[in-house]
Amino acid sequence: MAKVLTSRNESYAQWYNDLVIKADLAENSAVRGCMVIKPYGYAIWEKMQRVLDDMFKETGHVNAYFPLFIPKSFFSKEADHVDGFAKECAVVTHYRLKEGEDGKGIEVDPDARLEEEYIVRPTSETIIWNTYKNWIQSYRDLPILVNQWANVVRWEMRTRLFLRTAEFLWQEGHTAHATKEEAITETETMLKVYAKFAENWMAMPVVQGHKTASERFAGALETLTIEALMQDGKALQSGTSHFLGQNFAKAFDVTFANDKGEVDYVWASSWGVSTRLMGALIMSHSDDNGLVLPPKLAPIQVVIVPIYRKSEDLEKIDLVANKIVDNLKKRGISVKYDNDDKRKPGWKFSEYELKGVPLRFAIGPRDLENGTVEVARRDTLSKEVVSLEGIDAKAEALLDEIQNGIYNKALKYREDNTRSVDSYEDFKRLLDEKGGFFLCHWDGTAETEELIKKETKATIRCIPLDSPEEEGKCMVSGKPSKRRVLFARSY
RNA sequence: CGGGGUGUAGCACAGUCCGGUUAGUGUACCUGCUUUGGGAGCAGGGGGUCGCAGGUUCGAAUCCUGCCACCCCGACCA
Repeated sequence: MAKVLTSRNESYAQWYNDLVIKADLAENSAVRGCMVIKPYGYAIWEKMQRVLDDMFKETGHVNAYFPLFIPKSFFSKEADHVDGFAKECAVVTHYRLKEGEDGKGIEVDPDARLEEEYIVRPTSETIIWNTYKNWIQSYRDLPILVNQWANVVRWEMRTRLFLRTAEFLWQEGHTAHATKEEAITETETMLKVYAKFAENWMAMPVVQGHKTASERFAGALETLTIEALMQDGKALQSGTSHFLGQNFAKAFDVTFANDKGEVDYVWASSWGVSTRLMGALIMSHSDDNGLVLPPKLAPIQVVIVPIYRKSEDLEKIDLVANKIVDNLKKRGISVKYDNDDKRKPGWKFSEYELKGVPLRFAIGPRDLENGTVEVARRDTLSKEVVSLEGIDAKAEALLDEIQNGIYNKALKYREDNTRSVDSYEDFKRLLDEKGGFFLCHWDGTAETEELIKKETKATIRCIPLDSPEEEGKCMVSGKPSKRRVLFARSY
């Protein structure tokens, strides 16, 4: 087969970029740092959205929509928040254009300067809490469990398709609660939702945990995260859920009367996942032949390719294939019968492999004669000839098998590349040699964390929720530590 | 913002040092015939403000000046 992708060994970054473009997921646009998500890539994102949206609704949330623009003054109301985002904000300063002085082109009308500039939202806490102020008077108005599907803009210096773009799509949940405990429970609940989605749908194992103080969301008291390990040994933060305490309520003066008649500030959480999940999905399973998609998120789960010489042969194959299509659809399997005469079978095989279609059926003259179908699996690249009889049930079983198979493969990779290390020397050496996750003791100080980051580029991805208590010594300072934390280099 | 690099057909690139036929190759595209169980073969064809603006010259993709854009490495990145 003609090689269309740079191999992962040669350059993982180049492989990733090639794959995103060749599989028709996305491409760079005329706008610096902003991508065009192409129909095939968007179809995957839509599947993710649908599943997540259902999960949000099941946990009691409703959708709403808030403005793209945020008055500049809102931003400075929460000190940490403005510090965190100030350096990457796009700002709207004018509201009108006019014809250029020289009669050519068009320019910003200097007379149309806004009195107060608007920030294009990098996240919506401020505009939402300013709004919640008007919604909340009493504990009877709580909780508010709202989610928004939106685009946000963060003017990143260096961007990569899906992983870090100047504009990206996401959902952001913003909840308001009467008690601290309830807000914390919400934060934890949504982290579990993300973890479940990642593992059961994306087939991507994740480590759940707390961020350290220096890695927290700007304005949060606690940030929970799911961290996944990519094939090149780097970590990818795949979703976060924040306990915001009363910070935003205080900043926007959102108070309520509790059931005892006392006035208190409202407790908050916020949580989000973005199109970055597309990057996570790609890097978790794909290979040098292209994308490998988990069946549950694949826009096309089964593709059928006819092999024929004459149009009479194709007509016979059409009959068989259309019957398979009907039967698969009855089982809720999405199927495409590609009898496009303009492309040849070999081309189609490569194309669907590149696009990660989990199952491919090929039907040719031999199969017509024998009542068989050639079934090819994308995950293992194996092929077998099976009886046409019961092919739909077989497909359903195989899709399940692939879903589980790629999860287990990713889990095994993560287990093989997660190391408990006690000496800083070993840590540095193994980080360079192998990468991956490292479970190490840390003294809990920001200074040590910063030192390690400076010397190795590795950061504390999280303090895992399931990390057992264990007496140990910090691998750098030697000071006592009660549990291991998760280190990795990350995207 | 610092360091390095690149702009030539949809895409990938050669040609630039050392100025000179009609600007070339691969791929993609179009037509025809033969093909079709792993990205087919042959033949023919279309497609170019050589990043932009000036300058030098009989003559500029090539030399000079200015500008612009993009990429890589750093800095930045809840």
